[in-house]
Amino acid sequence: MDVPEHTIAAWTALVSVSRRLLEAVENDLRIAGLPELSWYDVLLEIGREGEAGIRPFDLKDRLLLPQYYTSRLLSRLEKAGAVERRPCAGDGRGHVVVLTKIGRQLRRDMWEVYSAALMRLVGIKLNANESEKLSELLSILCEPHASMV
Amino acid sequence: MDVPEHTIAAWTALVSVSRRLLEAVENDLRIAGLPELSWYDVLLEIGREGEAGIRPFDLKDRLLLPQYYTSRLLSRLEKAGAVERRPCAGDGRGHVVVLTKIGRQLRRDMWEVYSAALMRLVGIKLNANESEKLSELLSILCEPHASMV
DNA sequence: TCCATATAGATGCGATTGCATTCATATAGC
DNA sequence: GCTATATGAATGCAATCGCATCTATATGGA
Repeated sequence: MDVPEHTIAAWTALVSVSRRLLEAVENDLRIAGLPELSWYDVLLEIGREGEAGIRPFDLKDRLLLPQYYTSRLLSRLEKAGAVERRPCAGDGRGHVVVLTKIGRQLRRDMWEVYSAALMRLVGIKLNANESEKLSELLSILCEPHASMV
Repeated sequence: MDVPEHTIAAWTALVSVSRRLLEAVENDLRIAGLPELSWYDVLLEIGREGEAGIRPFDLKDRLLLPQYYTSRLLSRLEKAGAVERRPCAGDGRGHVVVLTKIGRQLRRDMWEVYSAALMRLVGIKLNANESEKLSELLSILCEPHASMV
């Protein structure tokens, strides 16, 4: 298959830049003695539901994570005291996950480092127009392509 | 730290789109019974040096991979018969890695699947202008930021 | 009611990752 | 030549990933 130069260039840039930035963020978190980035999204998503909590299968659907990954990440969060698994009224198979005080604090601590990294790596480099243009171009890549009916 | 909306949007799009596309490519490779994407870059880079081969530390520098990762990936490639490690004339500490016939074939097989995925996921979605604009915006994120002298 | 199937979630196991360390050879300074 | 340090590369070990499977409860149909 013949792939045009500009496509390869865009793909390469996309993969390498996202990797580099992610590594930089993870590095900042590690230096600050904080857990890896994936914890943040989960803490945030769980926190959104407040006292009601969230079902693990909902969490995995929202964050597009594999089921086994979600299950084990929750175990680690639980072990760290950041979340609580409570039996689920109405469905004996599953449970509900709620953020603890420790979890809320951890989310705040992570955001301090995370947001600073975001500003340094993206915020001060792209102005509003550029950021929006980037978002727009990237969103095109998510659209399902026209089928060949 | 206060991060503007457009920065968060661009960052989120960058991370989620690159992840989604990478997963799609990896999935195609797996379905075709081929190894993971990281093998391709290494096979390509080694192949570039032809019979002369390449030193592992050069390989890691070019692909920005951790040393331990490179070492073990090469072991796996060797086990698969795709590369050969040869003693290095002039430096007894290291060696030189050369692509085998099997390795060259594997690279071709992977490219067939990889390139098709690239076209489907990127090639037919962004025209030349859009691809170039995307590359340009992403490249800004690589530039070292102005220091505050 | 009873069975077949579907869904929520956990887990065994082998492979991979990441950190730190180790081993071996090179190189510099004396 | 000899020691101290630097560099190339491998590896021990604990943690994590990915796949497939397993357990338990729910749900639909005969």
